[in-house]
Amino acid sequence: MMKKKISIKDIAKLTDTSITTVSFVLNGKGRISKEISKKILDVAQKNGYEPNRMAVGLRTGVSKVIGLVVESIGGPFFGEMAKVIEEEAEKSGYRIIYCSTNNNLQKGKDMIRMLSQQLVDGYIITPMKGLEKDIQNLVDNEKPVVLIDGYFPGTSIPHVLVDNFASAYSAVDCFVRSGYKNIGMVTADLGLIQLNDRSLGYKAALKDHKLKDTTKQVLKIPFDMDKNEGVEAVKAFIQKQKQMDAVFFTTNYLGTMGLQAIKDLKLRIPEDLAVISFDDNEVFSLYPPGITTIQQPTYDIAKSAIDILMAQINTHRLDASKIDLQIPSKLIERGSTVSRVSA
Amino acid sequence: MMKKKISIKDIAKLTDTSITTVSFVLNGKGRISKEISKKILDVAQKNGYEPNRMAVGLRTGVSKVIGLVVESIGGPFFGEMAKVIEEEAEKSGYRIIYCSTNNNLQKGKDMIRMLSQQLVDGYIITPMKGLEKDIQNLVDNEKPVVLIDGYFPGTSIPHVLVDNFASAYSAVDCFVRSGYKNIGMVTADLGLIQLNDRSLGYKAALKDHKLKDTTKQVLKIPFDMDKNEGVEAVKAFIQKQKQMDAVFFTTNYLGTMGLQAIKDLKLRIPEDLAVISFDDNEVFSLYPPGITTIQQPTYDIAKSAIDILMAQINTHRLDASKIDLQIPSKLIERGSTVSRVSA
DNA sequence: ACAGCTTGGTAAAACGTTTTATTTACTACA
DNA sequence: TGTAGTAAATAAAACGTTTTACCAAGCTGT
Repeated sequence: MMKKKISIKDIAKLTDTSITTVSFVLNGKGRISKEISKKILDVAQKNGYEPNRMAVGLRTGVSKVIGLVVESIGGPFFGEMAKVIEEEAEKSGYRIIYCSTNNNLQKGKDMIRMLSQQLVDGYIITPMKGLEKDIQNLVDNEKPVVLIDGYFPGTSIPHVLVDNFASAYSAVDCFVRSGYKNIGMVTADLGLIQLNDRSLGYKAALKDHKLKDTTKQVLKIPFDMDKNEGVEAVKAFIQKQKQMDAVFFTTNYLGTMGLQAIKDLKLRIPEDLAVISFDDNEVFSLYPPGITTIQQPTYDIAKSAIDILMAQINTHRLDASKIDLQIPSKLIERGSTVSRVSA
Repeated sequence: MMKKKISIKDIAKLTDTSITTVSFVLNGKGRISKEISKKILDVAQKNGYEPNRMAVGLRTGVSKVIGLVVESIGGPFFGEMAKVIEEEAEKSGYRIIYCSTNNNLQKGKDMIRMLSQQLVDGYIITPMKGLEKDIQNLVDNEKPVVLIDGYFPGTSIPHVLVDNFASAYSAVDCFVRSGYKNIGMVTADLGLIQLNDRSLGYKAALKDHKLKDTTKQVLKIPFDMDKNEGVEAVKAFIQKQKQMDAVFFTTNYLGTMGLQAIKDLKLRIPEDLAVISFDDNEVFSLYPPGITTIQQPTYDIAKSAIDILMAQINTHRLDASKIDLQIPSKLIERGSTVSRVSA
């Protein structure tokens, strides 16, 4: 049954030509007469010839595969991202090999090492603390790399992500516009620059609006806390902050935890507590009365990332080190932030 | 900068040995003395030697990559699946190359063709109508294949999926147990065997419980309908079925559409309409009063799939054609199906 | 002392391509 | 007629590995 794959050599034999000739015809390279070309093309077609990617890869050093290293492919944000990246890459004949790190540093290092065994032509990586060296090493070795969803301050590795600072700022703006004045924040302690930028945006906005100092109104969930513990922590936080009338969750994950906490406490949204969460998703659009969210431009981020990567791959020696793309987000206003005054 | 990757040949030169010797040592194959082994290992280690996967692949015909073809990596079900598969595969030193078809037949065919260019050692595929030939072709060529989330009736390709019939049956059971008697169903028209099996389970349960014929109480959403149209269709359906007191959504996607529809119609769950949806997710656990769902054993499905695939890969000529694994689901009871009598 | 076995090591072929350099056979031109 | 020049085709090397087959040398036992 197993009909052996046909090779370029077989085609040469079948058409009474040489390997070189076949290769030239198939790649449209050398100067081969119409008739021979046609004969070869026909035979190749008829026998369903497909080049052996391994051989091509070995010879040319090009694998036509790009590595995608994300925190976890599960989850709406990265899933959507992966989808777009795959679609766009495919248009250029590239396939995606995907690895998740689950926020495990060692796993991240391993992944990068494995991928660099000459089997990918470029990388799209969501950076995590501790991976700076490994990634910089890639860049130094002239491997095309683009970071998404984060970056390493101080280094110059091209990256594309949402404008976290402005996004958080706009969340506070939205609260203020609707009459909320005691705005708390729940964030996570992952050492991620993007969360830090969100915190800065939040604080800057508070300051600009001359709202009172809120160092007490910030909750940092430790990175190793599980979902249930997190919910409890948020509940405790909300109960302690008596005067707080609005809360900003800096993450998808924290947002749903927050919803659970608020539900458990039987508080009304937004009467008792207004809510905004980062990362839009189905839960937030559906959950009554609708949760206002900061919607990341996933499509744009993914598209830009792959475009930048392809540019690096195609034009050898392109200096992409200055690329710092921070794309604006979209605030989706829903019931969780309706105006306090009219209510 | 770009320090050329070190090869086996370089190591041979550095240690004054032969290529063969180095290869033997690195793979623990031949019989080489302790001292020479140590010397080679040291040099390899020090220079960060990594084998060139392309060369290995070309020589051995083994890529250590498996292809995962799913409908869309976005979405909670496949995302979770992909995660588990990747983790498990990694334990055996395999990487995942991932492709989504977006329910596009041609894309599916292309993907399979591309992957079969000698670059994957095995396939995990979510089947779709029209792909039978291509997949059977893979099997005939002795490529290891496992189907997940569906199967092709009549063919013998190993597959692992949730027990759709029993799951749907148990949903109806749950409704009946809580006193609901007029049970409708919303499903989709994708030509997928799994949806068909769910319909059959639903119908069988109705029959066994001697509930009245419900051919009128089934809504089939056409496959090309977008979300908004779908919501409208469900709304119309609910309004037409005056006497319906419970509805079963055969899909995650349909379930959230249904929730939106019910919300738009300002109906109460479960007082006006009890609800069960296939595929558990965050929306359902959070949405008041909690939606009862059929939770797929994603971990077990993914684990079994990869195990079966590895077994095929490792023991050449294993007959897996008889494998038909249908794993029970778990019914997660929540507020949307509380007992009518006590309410 | 010689056949046979073991132990440690290597040469060389092969995997399927791409590509450089070369050959062969014309054509054109002076 | 001889000299370029060009068009069409090819031989052969190279990419980095695995593996088969072989070799040399040191033992064993008779």
